[in-house]
Amino acid sequence: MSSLTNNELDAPPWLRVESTLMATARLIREAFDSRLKPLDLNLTQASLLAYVAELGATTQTGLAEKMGTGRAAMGTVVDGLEKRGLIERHPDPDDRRVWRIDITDSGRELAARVVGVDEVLRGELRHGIGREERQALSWVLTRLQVNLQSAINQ
Amino acid sequence: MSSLTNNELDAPPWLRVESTLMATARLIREAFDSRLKPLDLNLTQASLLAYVAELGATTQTGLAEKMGTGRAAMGTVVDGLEKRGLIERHPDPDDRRVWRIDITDSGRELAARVVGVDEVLRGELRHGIGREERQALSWVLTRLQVNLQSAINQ
DNA sequence: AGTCGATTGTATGACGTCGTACAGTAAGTG
DNA sequence: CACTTACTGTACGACGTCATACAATCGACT
Repeated sequence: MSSLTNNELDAPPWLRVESTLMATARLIREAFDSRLKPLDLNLTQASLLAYVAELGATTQTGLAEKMGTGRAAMGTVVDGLEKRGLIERHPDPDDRRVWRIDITDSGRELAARVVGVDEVLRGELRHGIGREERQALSWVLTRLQVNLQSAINQ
Repeated sequence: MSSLTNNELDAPPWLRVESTLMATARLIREAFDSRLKPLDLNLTQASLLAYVAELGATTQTGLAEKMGTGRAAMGTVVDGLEKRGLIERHPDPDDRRVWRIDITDSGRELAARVVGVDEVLRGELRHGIGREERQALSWVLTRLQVNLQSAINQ
């Protein structure tokens, strides 16, 4: 409680919780990037690799929607991982527009290490935060997303 | 576009809360940007303007630290707002390295409208989220930031 | 068959931010 | 005083993401 009021004191009245949230998001990206650096991956690439490892062959648009990014950006990320031989583009027999993104053996191996890094880091991030607090966080965030969506669509 | 919210359901086990948080941060930026568009400002510029309006003359480094961005990026934002006559750079009599960023009359006028937009939007964002839930969110975020920091410094 | 709207992936240009390096200045130390 | 260290703001290049426009393709409808 005291750290909250601390935050409340020196922050201006606008953008208070929201700016805290965005700062936290920045730190998340920074922390994951630093831990993934030994694997020569950033958070976006690692997420993509993990998604492909889990879901199997998928289209780029599907991946983009899952990860909340645009199709164009997704294309460049796929390019990079494909050049490194971690994933492959296979033509879809039923739809000649799309590529089916699939993981290679070396990609699968790297994905396993990504999962390891992820588990370790998320364990550290849980320090001092109880299970119900994490659930509450998740609930509020989801609710906030709903409100944000309706604020945007209008 | 409509559903980043069923993220929770079909998301793989990695990056779950974290990716929700980052998606929320993206939406926050998107929502504020869309509401600020009539003022021809984005969230970064509006925050800077509001900070300057509240805190008075400050150095760019101080602003950068408050807003969690780098000094170089801050310089370009200041450039833009200065060109539009919303803020001014005054030399500091005691330190010839620094600029004291101060707000102009038209800047103050625009800052007031920014505050209005902010209040309206944040009111909408509170729908269905109680006060203690917001406080809990803030607390968990702050705690998370601490963990993230120590994860990064190491 | 043919046509039209919708969708996929890509190319392109733009934007915002970052990291690094740098010159100018300040503050502390001998 | 000289010298060193620390700090401020800027210039520059790089990266990641976005929006738009586009060709290729699909699906539905006539």
